[in-house]
Amino acid sequence: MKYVDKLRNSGLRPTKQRLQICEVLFNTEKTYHFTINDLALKIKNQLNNKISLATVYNTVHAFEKKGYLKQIPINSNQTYFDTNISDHHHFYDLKEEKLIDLENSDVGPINILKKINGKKIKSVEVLVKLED
Amino acid sequence: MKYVDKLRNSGLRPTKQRLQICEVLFNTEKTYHFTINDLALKIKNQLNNKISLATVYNTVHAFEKKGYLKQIPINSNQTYFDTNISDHHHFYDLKEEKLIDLENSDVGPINILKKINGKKIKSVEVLVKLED
DNA sequence: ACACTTTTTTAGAATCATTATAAACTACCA
DNA sequence: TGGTAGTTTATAATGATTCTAAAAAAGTGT
Repeated sequence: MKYVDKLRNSGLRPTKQRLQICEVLFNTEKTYHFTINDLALKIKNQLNNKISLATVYNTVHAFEKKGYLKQIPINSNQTYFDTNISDHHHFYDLKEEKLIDLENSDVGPINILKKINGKKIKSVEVLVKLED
Repeated sequence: MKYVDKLRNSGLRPTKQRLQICEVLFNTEKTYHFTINDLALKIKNQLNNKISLATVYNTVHAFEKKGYLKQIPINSNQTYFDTNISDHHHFYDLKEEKLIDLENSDVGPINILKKINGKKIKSVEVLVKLED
């Protein structure tokens, strides 16, 4: 999808800064995990161009809300995001403090038997912690 | 287990404050979820007695490290803990911002097929997000 | 009980991710 | 081209967590 459309769908106008953020986020061979700080650094290095943190936060959150990015549920002082928005899970290597993708097929079907009245399941996320 | 032993096993001496924290954490009919702030308030109300935040943080972290409390992997500005240390999972009601226990038997077996060289699985945690 | 050392508690300061603000800037549309 | 509404930015504010250093409590040996 064109970056312009991703932005518009997320309720954002396609400005220069936002398009640059899109470049860094989506113009990659592989998907990746990042924190806002990681991303701001990547932008600075990759584009030789500083974008204010506020703009990075805004854009990332808009994408997350729309589903073009996923937040990874993990306890850390920083919030981790994933450019891989397919249905998948994560290993978390406690020692290295690194996330590793786990494809859905690596986990097998998960069957939530309990139902909550009037609520429906939006997502099922698995975090597998690894130690040595 | 006696509070004194829980504390000693966690590398802490049984002081008055720590024993009071134990009362609030473990002397309950049901298990519960809490943030540090929740706990500090509960202590103040339940024991009519203020314990400094630093002490609460220290004690909770020591228990968490030893496994007498669990951290719940969820993205929030605050860290959530659980006094239920049995193997179980959570619903997270996005609207109410509330956690609900999911017994292991409510989820069914989870089979992690992918292996990482030299690492072993420490825990498998499932977070099921709920919407209306 | 006493003197002495070590650990703990505490209030407040420091840190750091995130969010809010408000002024300067830019995109969009008539 | 002008005007309005949306953006960017640096900076300030917020708020959870961690750090600090001095006072208090607990442990130890006599």
